[in-house]
Amino acid sequence: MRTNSQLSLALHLLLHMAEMNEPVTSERLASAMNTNAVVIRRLMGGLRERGIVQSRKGHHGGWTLSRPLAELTLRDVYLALGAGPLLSLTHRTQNPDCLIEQAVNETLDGAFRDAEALLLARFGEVSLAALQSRVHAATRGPAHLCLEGKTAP
Amino acid sequence: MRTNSQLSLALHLLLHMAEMNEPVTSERLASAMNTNAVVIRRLMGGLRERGIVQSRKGHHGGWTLSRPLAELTLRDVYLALGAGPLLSLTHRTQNPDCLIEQAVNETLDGAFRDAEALLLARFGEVSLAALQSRVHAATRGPAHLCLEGKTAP
DNA sequence: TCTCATGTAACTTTTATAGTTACATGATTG
DNA sequence: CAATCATGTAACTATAAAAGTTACATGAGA
Repeated sequence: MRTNSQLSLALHLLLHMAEMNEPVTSERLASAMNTNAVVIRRLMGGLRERGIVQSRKGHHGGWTLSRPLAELTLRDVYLALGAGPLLSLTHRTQNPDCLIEQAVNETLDGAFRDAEALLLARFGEVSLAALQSRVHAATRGPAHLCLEGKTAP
Repeated sequence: MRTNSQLSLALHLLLHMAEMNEPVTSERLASAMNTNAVVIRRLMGGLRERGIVQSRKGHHGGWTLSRPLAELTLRDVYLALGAGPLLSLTHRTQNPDCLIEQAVNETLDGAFRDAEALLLARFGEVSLAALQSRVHAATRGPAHLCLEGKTAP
């Protein structure tokens, strides 16, 4: 299931990839993020299924964005990562016949659904390009990259 | 940290306690909820600190509500259980110097805060008495209790 | 055909939560 | 006052989910 840190990680990766003009390997991304290449592949695999990124094998292979950042919102990424901690209410189902438990769970479900709907609406309004330009404005140029200092391709 | 199932459990317990006219022991509550007495005590301890319930030791001791359900909202219970899965964004802090990571985290924090604010507002409008009467309406009388069939005091 | 990189299964490590045991403390009752 | 009951809490174990690791099959280029 998606965790919030996965969402943060995915956005971080996508924004870094946008600064590159060639495919980036899982290995490089992993070392930049202080994690493992398989973790990157698992995460990116989900994004690929939703048409957000592409992968290529072999020499000069790696990951590339399949759309410009301007056509990608936080909502797209959030949804691509699957049902999250909001929707996953994980409420008790110990006594499913108990009317009290039913009423409690229905009420909580409704409120959490509303909150998630608001979250999605907010996310839908933020394109990754907006995030990127925010970073560029702060640096007056290309962002500081975690990839810097890592082994070049 | 609070999980959503803890919130569900706490509400479940409070509504059941409201049907009783005497203190209920952790032992009885635990057996009704198919869990352990210490788990109940840990949960209720937090609620006591926020003035929601009271405890009494010794003979005929146990837990009682310290206010009527009409003066208790879901918001009160939610807050009493401490910072939750929404606020606890648990975002990456692997590369705290990276401008991209900073921008991503700030943006996510803002959106999650908004969602939690909505959730709290919704919760603030629902008193436990409203939940209780909803249950009573369904049964045309006192609710089916998980406590039923458990050892009487 | 050799090398590089993804794709994936299977396993281990880590971490958070729930559950358990044990015992000290305080309140009530006889 | 003493026996009993119930909370309060520390310390430990068990369980489950997530992250990380290893190993190897597959496919693409050079």
